[in-house]
Order: sequence, then structure tokens, then C-alpha cells
Amino acid sequence: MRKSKTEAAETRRQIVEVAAQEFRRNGIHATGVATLMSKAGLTHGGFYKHFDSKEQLVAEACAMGMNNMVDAFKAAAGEHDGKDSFRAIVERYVSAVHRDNATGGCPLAGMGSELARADDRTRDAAAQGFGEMVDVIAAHIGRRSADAARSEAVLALTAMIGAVTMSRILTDADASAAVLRDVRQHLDAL
Amino acid sequence: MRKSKTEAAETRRQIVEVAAQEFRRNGIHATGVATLMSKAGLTHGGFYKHFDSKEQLVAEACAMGMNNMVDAFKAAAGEHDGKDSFRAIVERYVSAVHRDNATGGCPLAGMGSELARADDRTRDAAAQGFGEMVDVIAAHIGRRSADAARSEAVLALTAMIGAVTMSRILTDADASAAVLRDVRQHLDAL
DNA sequence: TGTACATCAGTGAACGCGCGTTCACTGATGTAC
DNA sequence: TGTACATCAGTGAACGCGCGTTCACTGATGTAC
Repeated sequence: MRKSKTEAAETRRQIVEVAAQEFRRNGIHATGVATLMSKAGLTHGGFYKHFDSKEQLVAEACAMGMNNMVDAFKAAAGEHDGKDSFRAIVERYVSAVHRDNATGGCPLAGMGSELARADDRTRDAAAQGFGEMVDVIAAHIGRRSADAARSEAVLALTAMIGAVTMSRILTDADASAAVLRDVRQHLDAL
Repeated sequence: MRKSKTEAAETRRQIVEVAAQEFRRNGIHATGVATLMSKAGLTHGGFYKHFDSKEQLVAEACAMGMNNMVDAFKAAAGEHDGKDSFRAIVERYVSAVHRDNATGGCPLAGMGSELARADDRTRDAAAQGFGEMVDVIAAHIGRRSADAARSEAVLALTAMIGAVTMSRILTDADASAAVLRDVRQHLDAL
């Protein structure tokens, strides 16, 4: 039954990818190791051939999710010039598509309150991703000083995270859409 | 062992209060019914004399936590005039004290991503509280039209929620404090 | 290059544990007369 | 007001279940000669 090194590495990568999706969709606590392994096409027993613990997987899945978000920010920004690139980031993040697709969305919005209670490695991964997201926004926000750009980027990103989180909580479709619209409009006007 | 009606009502209230605290501190999934009852000075068996399910308790605890936040907003605003009352709300919410005290803090920041997956009654309670918080902010933000005030209040509150959530995730004390400071400054300048 | 053996990715049963929930029981409270 | 009985708040043992983790095992891969 032994698999080749490359196959094993691919399996491991696959587990992290499935985990990154499921944690964002169902939450960390609500997603079990056995479910994860099953979704990756494996049995749960082999999990510990790849990871020391569920916590380690959480940290790696968080890191992967954050990297994907940073890449998405850069991609959105890269398609436009100047101010429009900031607006492109906001428009893509603060959207109904993102709200309805937690699986591929931002870990900070999908499992923010659980990340606050996660172990240091996981929080470090989230923190680094957050920093990079702020940097990308700051680079495209167009302000005189770098400090002003960064602090305005922090305001923008916290509002974006809060907006998507709230839009997922609100049961009323109009209220949910209104929160996204309000935040989008104000950030676009920055 | 039967208790009087007033004693039973007080017991029930006590369970909801303990739950509201523990859910915000540890998260909903990570807090068990038995732990909750024990912290309320009872054994777990009696839980279902007061509630149909854990989910019902979650809804009531969320409602209580949100009501407390709305009251806190009104109290903070009531101590000042005009613009200063909005600043008082921001200063109290976007603070290290709030960050370090999830137990008595805002449910939207303490368990936001779990609320997004909660049942309708819980999300309705969260939604109503959110709406009231927005109303209080809008009433103290000083804008020509009510619509402008409300939409700016939505931006402010989502940024406040995102800021406190992020400040709890960031492992680096300086970075955590910086997020709070940046958001506070920008909202104060609104 | 071919053979012998060690390694180890993946399996599936099992571990102790805590979860949400149920239940028979106790005895003080509340009610009907 | 006093008595008899029904109610029900709270107890503690027990339920099935899924959790994270461990382990003996299998057999293909990787390595040493």
C-alpha cells in the first residue's frame, strides 16, 4: 500500500486543501479529522502519517487560505490601474459572491472568531496574511505617506472583514445586501 | 428538591447569563452544556427543564449579549454631546479593554463566524442587535440625511467588529494595538 | 542490473473522552377541596 | 386554615455518537549490496 514520495506529497497537499475549504465553510471545531480525510478520498487512520495533530493542519490550512487571498488581492489589483485597483479589491471582497462562497473565501471572515482562539502557529499564519493583505491595499490606495496609506488600508480591511461576516449572519436578504453595498460605497469613496 | 417559580426563573436567567459569557469567551461549539450548568452551580440533567435544546440557549444567550451591547452603546453615548457621543462609543468598543474581555464583550466580535452558521433564531437575535447598534451610532453621527447617517454607521460598525476580531487574532502586541489605533483614528475623523 | 531487506503511506479497528440528550427518581412547592 | 395530592426543579446515571489519537498490519517503494 505504500505510495511514492511524490504521491505522498500530493496526498498531503490535497488534505491541506480540503481542510482549508472545510474549515472556512463549517468552522474549525465543527470539522472532524475523519470527515476531512474522507473528503480527500482517504481513511482517517493515515492522517498522522502526515501531521502531528489537527492543530498543525489548522495552521497549514490557515496559511494556505491566507496565501490564496493575498494572491486574489494581487490578481484583482493587477487588472486595473491606480485607484481602480483598490476598488477592484473591495468590489471582489465585499460581494454577494464572496458571502455565498465561504469555502473559497477569506479565512478571516470565514473563521475569524475561531482563529482568535487558535494556537500561536495558526494565529501567526493569519497575522502574516493579514499584514500582506494590508500591504497590497496600501500599495494601491494612493496616499502621500506610506503610514497614511497603511493605516487607511487597515480601516478598509477591517471593514471588509466585518462586512462579509455580518452579511453572512443577517437572515434578511435585503439587510445582508445593504451591509455589503454600504461598505462598498464608503470604501470606494476613500 | 422542587424550587419555587421565582427561584426557577432566577436559575434560568442565571444559565442564560453564564452561557452568554462562556459562548463569547470559548465559542459556541467549544462550550458544553454540562460545563455551563456546572458554572451556574447546577448539574447538567436539569438543563432540559429550562430549554428545549442547546440551540435555544444559544439564541437566548445571543439576544442577551446583544441587548447588553446596545445598552452599553446608549450609555456611552449618553455621557457626551453631539459628535463626542459617537467617539465615546468607538473609543469604548475599539479598545484593548474590549479586546481582552471577550466574556463581557460584543457577541459579533466574540463569535461572529460561528453566528454565521447558527440557526435562524440565533441569527435573528444577532441581526436585531446589529440593527439597533447601527441605529444608535447613526443617531449620534450627525449627518444631513438619515440614510447617509445609517450607511456611515454600517461602515463604522463593520470596521469596529473587524478591528476587535483582528486585534484578538494578532499574536504581536504592537500589531494588535496598531489595528485598534488605526481604526479608532479613522472613525473618530468621520 | 538484480536481489534482499528496510521503510513507510495508507487501512481499519480500537482507545478513552466529552458531547447533547433522556430518564427514573426525590422532595419541596403549588393547588384543589 | 388544614390536608391530600399533583406538579415539577433539580439530581445523577445512562444513552448513542463522533471526536482526536493510537496501533498492528499490509504491501508497494526505496535502498544497500
